[in-house]
Amino acid sequence: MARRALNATAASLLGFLHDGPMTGWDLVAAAEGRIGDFWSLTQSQVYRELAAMADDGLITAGERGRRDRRPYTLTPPGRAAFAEWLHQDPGQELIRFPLLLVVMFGRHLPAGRLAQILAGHRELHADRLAGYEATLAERRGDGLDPYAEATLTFGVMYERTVLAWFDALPPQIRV
Amino acid sequence: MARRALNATAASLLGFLHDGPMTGWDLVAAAEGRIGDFWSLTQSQVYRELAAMADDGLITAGERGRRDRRPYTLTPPGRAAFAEWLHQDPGQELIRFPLLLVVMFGRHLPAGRLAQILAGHRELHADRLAGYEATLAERRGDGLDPYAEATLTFGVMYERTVLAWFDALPPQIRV
DNA sequence: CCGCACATGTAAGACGTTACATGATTGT
DNA sequence: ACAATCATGTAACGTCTTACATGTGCGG
Repeated sequence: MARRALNATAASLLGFLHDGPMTGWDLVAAAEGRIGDFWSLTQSQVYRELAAMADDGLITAGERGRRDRRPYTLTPPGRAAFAEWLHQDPGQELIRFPLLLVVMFGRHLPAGRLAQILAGHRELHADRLAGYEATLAERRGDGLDPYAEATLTFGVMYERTVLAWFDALPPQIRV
Repeated sequence: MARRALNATAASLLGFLHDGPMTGWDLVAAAEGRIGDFWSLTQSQVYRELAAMADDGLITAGERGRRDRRPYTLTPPGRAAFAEWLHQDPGQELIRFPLLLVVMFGRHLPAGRLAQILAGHRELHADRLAGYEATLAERRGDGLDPYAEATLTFGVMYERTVLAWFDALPPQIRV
């Protein structure tokens, strides 16, 4: 029951639980779909945080349903903890971009290899951009609230920038 | 001496050591200055990785100098391990952007508070952009190799995009 | 001679990843 | 009957953060 400060991952789960009781499985899917593009988490973490939060009284585990589904419900203390977390100034973003490390040390790579790596990643980002744009086109109109739309827009703008960066690389690096 | 696979942090240290022996302190400064914008690490990690790599024979610790400075030197196996790491396809970038979480759950915040948070972060990013641009202007010309310049350019483009995103947010969110 | 920056390191705990174990239900 | 997917959970390990402990040498 001793309350430790919420981490962002746990807080996000509480955020989703504002829409009603959900199981760990559902939360994993929700997180992946709705915040996965800028906040990674794993199934393992979700079950751990849920157990910890149930322990702290922020949520309560319901009866197991079919297939052992166990819904968690937000409690008033959970609501309060979420509100407190949300009010804090969010920290800076953390970016860990291995490709940029490789670029930085690119002079240690034989000619062509860096270009090859860059080409592969460019394609990957092009695919992600296409995915975001499709989602945006599809969901704008029906149930996409402006907050979710803002985060999606960030994804679109980010991926476009990454592509523009690839395309603006000097020939020395691109070849 | 048992060789485990290099992680990106350790590999980066080896990368820096290609330019000559350096101490942990120097490496922390080098990492912060040269890759810190897209690969975070702490002093604590650096000393740990150095100890582990010395153990594995990838680097050798030199004599302690004044103020206990202890230079580490790259060994041939270290060079090989670095080359091997660099050849792999780098993984995807990891972005953890707490501000976007707050935006996503923005409907749970009272009017004005989100705008306030956004304004603070916008300023922060404007400062970072100014810093990158100053560095680029200052160092372009003298000893800035195209690889380092490419990573800096990424920083500039990224920050500009973030600013553009702030400025394109719909009024419902910005107020 | 005193304060600050330099410099190395340890400890403890939080967080994250990967792999595995187990079983239920659905659809074919 | 069988495979695929749903669903929960544990174990082990790796990584990251924060704080602390300890001492050195430079500059005023």
